[in-house]
Parts: sequence; C-alpha cells; structure tokens
Amino acid sequence: MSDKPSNFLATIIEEDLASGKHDQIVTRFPPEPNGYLHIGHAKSICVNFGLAQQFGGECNLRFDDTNPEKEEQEYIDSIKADINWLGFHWKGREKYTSDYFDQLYDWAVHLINNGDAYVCHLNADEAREYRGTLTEPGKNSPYRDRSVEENLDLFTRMKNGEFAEGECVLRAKIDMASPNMNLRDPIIYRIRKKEHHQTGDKWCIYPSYDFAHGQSDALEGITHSICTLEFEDHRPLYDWFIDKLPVPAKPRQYEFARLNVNYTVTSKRKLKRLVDEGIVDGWDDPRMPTISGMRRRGITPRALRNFADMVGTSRAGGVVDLGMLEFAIREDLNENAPRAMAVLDPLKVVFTNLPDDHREVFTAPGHPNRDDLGERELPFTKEIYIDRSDFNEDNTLSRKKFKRLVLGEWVRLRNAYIIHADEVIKDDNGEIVEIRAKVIEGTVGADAPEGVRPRGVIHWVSASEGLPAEVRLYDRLFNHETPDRGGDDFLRHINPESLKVLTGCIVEPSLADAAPESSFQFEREGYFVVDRHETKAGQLVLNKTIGLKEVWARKV
RNA sequence: UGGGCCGUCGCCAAGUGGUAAGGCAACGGGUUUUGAUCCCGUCAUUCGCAGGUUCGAAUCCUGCCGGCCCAGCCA
Repeated sequence: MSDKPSNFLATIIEEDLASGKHDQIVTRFPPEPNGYLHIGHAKSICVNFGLAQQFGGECNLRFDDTNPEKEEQEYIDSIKADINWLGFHWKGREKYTSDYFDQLYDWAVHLINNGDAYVCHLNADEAREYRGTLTEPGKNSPYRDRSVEENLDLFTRMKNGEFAEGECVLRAKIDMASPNMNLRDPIIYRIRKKEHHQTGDKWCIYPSYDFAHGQSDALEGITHSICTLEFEDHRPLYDWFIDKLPVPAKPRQYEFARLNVNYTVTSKRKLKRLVDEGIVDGWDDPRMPTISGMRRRGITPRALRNFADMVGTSRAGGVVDLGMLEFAIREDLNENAPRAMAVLDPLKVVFTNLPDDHREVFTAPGHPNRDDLGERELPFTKEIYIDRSDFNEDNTLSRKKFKRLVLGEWVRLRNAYIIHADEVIKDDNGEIVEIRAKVIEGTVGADAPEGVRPRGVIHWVSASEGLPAEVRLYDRLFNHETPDRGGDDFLRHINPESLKVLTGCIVEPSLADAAPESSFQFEREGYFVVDRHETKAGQLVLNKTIGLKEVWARKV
C-alpha cells in the first residue's frame, strides 16, 4: 500500500496534467448537510481529498445546500468534524452552494433571455404526465413557448414570493422526447418558502442540484468533479448548462462506483430507522457504519484510509467483504496499539506457596516490536484473576485443542511465572469460584525446567491491584450479508448478539490514566478503545473494536 | 421492451494488441512467553458467452447472456 493506487481517475488526471490541460487539479467533496457521514462518504472523501493530495492539488469542502427542507446546521458541524478526524483539510473556509445563489439566479435569467428556460405552471402531477415514461417520449408543456418577457416577469415574481409553493417552476428548455429523462426540460428553480440555514429568508426559490452543481464547480475552478455512478445520466445536463452559460471554467464530471460493504446498510433512511427505533444507541453507536460510529468503535482514520486504498476506485459496482475493513483495522492496530492485559470474565487464582503480602513487579514491553512504546509495570500478588475460559478441570483435553490451564497441569502466565493448578474450589451450585495453585520458582523470564510442561500462555491481572472496567463487546450489526436485499425487512437480520456489556472486568493498572479514544490490544482478546464519551474517573469504559484473528477456532 | 453503465480467481482490483500485477480470503510450512504478529510457499493456460479480425486479443469488431442506474418541484 506504499504505492499510490492506480485507477482510472488517477490516469485521467495524470494525462490532464501531462498535456497541460491543467496546471493544478481541484476536486471537491460536496455533501448535502442532511445527515451523518458514513463509510461510503469516507471512501468518497478519500478519493477526492486523496487525489488532490496525490497530485499536489486542492480539494474543497462544499455543502450542497440547495434544499432547505432537509438541511440543518447540526449536520454541517458533524460533517466538518468527521472529515478533519479522517485526516483531511480544506483550504480556507468551507464553501456552500448557497454562496452562489445570486450568481445562479443571474444565470437562470441568462437562460431565460436566450430562450433556454421558461416558467412552467404545470403542477407536480401534470408534470409527471407530461414527462412521459422510460419508453414513451414526453409532451411539451403548454407553457413552453412563453415569451422571454413573460418568463422574465414570472421568474421575478417567483423570486418575490408572489406564487405559492408548487404553483410553478423554472425549467430548462431542452428536449421532452430525449431518451435521457434528465433532459426532458429539467427543473432549474422551485419555490420553497423555507428559512435556509445559511441564507435565512433571503430566498423563497432554490436552484435544483442539476442547475447548481456544475456551475458551482465552475465558480470554484473545480477541474475534476467526481461523483458516483448514479449521476452518470446527469452528465449531459451538467455539460449542457456549462455550455449555455458564461461560466469562468469548464469543469468535467467523472463517476465511480459507490462503495458497498456486506453485512452493512448505508442508506440514510435505514440508518435513521436504526436510530429512531432504538436498535442502536444513536448515530455514533459503535455498531453504526457512520464515521462517528466507527470512530467510537475504535476504528482509526488510518485504517479507514488504507481500506479505501485497498478497495480501489473503479466503475464496476460490487460488494466489498467486511473482512477487508477488518483486515485494515487489525493491520493498523497491530502496528500501533500498545499491549495490555485485561480479564473479561474473572476467575480467582490463589497461590498457596506465596505469603499473603507477596508483591513483586514485572515489567513488560508496551509493544512486542516497538521499543518506542515503552514499558509497563505489572504488579504480581498472591491472588490474581485469569479468564474463566482459560481454565478447565478436564485434563483429558488434548494439548493441541486446549492450550490453557488445566487442573493438575501447568500454564505460563504472560510476562510472569509458570504456575501449576492444584485444586478447584466450588460453590453450592458446583460453580468454580477459585483455583488453588502454585507458582513455579525461577520461571520468570526463563524456560520451563525439566518435567514442567505448560500448555500455553494465558493473561492475568493482580486481584488487588487490577482496575475495574466495563467492557462492551461489539459484533456485526447484521447477521445477513445483504440485509438491504428485502427492502424494509432489513431489521429482521439484526444480529441479536451485536452488543454484550460486561461489567465486572479487571484490567491491568497501567490503564489507570488511559486517555479517551486511546486504543489497546488486550493480549489474546483483541483491540479495545477507551470510550470517548462515557469513561469517568475510576470507571473505565472500553469498546471492543475487533477481536484478534483466530485461525484455530475455525479448525477445531 | 427507451437510454446510460458494468461484467478479469470466493471478494476487491491492475491491465488500453504482445502472450493475466497486487490486496483480502483460503490452504500448507517455519518462528513465537499473545492459538496474534512476522516469515516462506500454494492459489486464473485464462479474462460473462459465441463468433470474427490479427502472426498474436482480457484488450479491436459483431451478436448474445447477466447485473446496476434513470420516469422527486431529492441529492
């Protein structure tokens, strides 16, 4: 991944730069501020900002705010935060399509003056009838041949609020028989008597996406306007406006296939249902594919960027395996997350050959192969906790299948002694409550002596010095590859085990001052992140980002 | 059944007339005080199918087949 990915967009840009068509490229990321950004947007951000970065250009952030009915300041704020968190920055203040409403209005007038646009009084239902269908051409609107003067007057009155919403629209005069529906006299301006988050009550008419987008690109000097495949049919319209108007530049639109990931939904409507129906905790629930959710989950910006590179950019629609994202996450966290030990389901072990006040401190590396991550201290005491699943009474278990502690046998405590399990204490229900064991002297940092055969290595934490923690185990939200498939049925594919909250966990004392959002690898368990919102003094809350790879689990 | 686009290993993806990169997954083996990491190796005579052009095609042509998008006063 050190090499920049080669894809058709990079190729086009290289050619444009080489031919002198452009000295510098400018791209843009144009979200509509009507929701939270998700993994698909993350990909688009990486494509647009990434290409600019790769070729020494710029990428603007432009809020495509042409529909005041759906947009809110809250979304603008979250979108900016998400992009910055991903590691991308734009030059100067963010842009808004609404910055260009005056110019756009003038250009609409320009079209009217040239006979290329007209005010149409067909209502929505009539307009639909006149539009025709995919296989039948449409019919010209009866208002199509109004004079320039009349159109100018009508459009002015639209702007002045003299018409009700839906009463009329401004349309481009193109071709009602075009096989491309987008060219059947598309709407340029519609009436929306709504307060706009940026322009207040200045306007009661708003430009359509099609009319605003290309012209905004031209105004910003965007050289490569990159969007997803569903806008491909809009390109002829994009070009039509650019051709008809005295714009300062001629940007070009290119499309790539949007990102699809299995076991995931990204439709805004579906994500909203998950939130509204309380299936998840909010837009930033660690199970959500939103950028804020993934952030809270402990997925890093670097993992997301590498994932985008790994997946590539093409025009072929497909579904990427979630496993690829998981790989990118593990790859980054394995490299960068400090190691620690945490016992999620504690089982007490008491060493009978140690005095009650026994205490010694071992040191362990912060990371097995990164000295720069320092060392940590591990207090070792007479009583420790190990994970309940790391012990078994059954000594007939094969050494290959169970490389942990078995009654009457040995196991190595990570970074500490080899121990021997002598006895099991059970409560009235027959449940194991404690293990009596002995440490084998002289085995710290040394090989097992003759005759001592530890089955494997397990993690542990001092009972008296470990820190209490709440650990939230997250798993895939859906248990179906394509939960989207059956339309609204997607909620039937919710994985009932996507969240398990563990409250009695014990983590090693070195985590006492762990900062919110810092990631750790709990050895033999997986990667965990300190929750950025709910960790309070004395009560750590950790979110499981993802488990370690477990090849053995599949084979056994 | 109108128009646009897409089809290269289970998944993603390079390749643009000169004889199939890479990544994920999978499968062997080695190292290992994390059943992790790391390392080494295996994994498309074939590019949706069928014809054609060419000394030579995944790349050009023709015809099929399959998938996606478009009939918001959404973006």
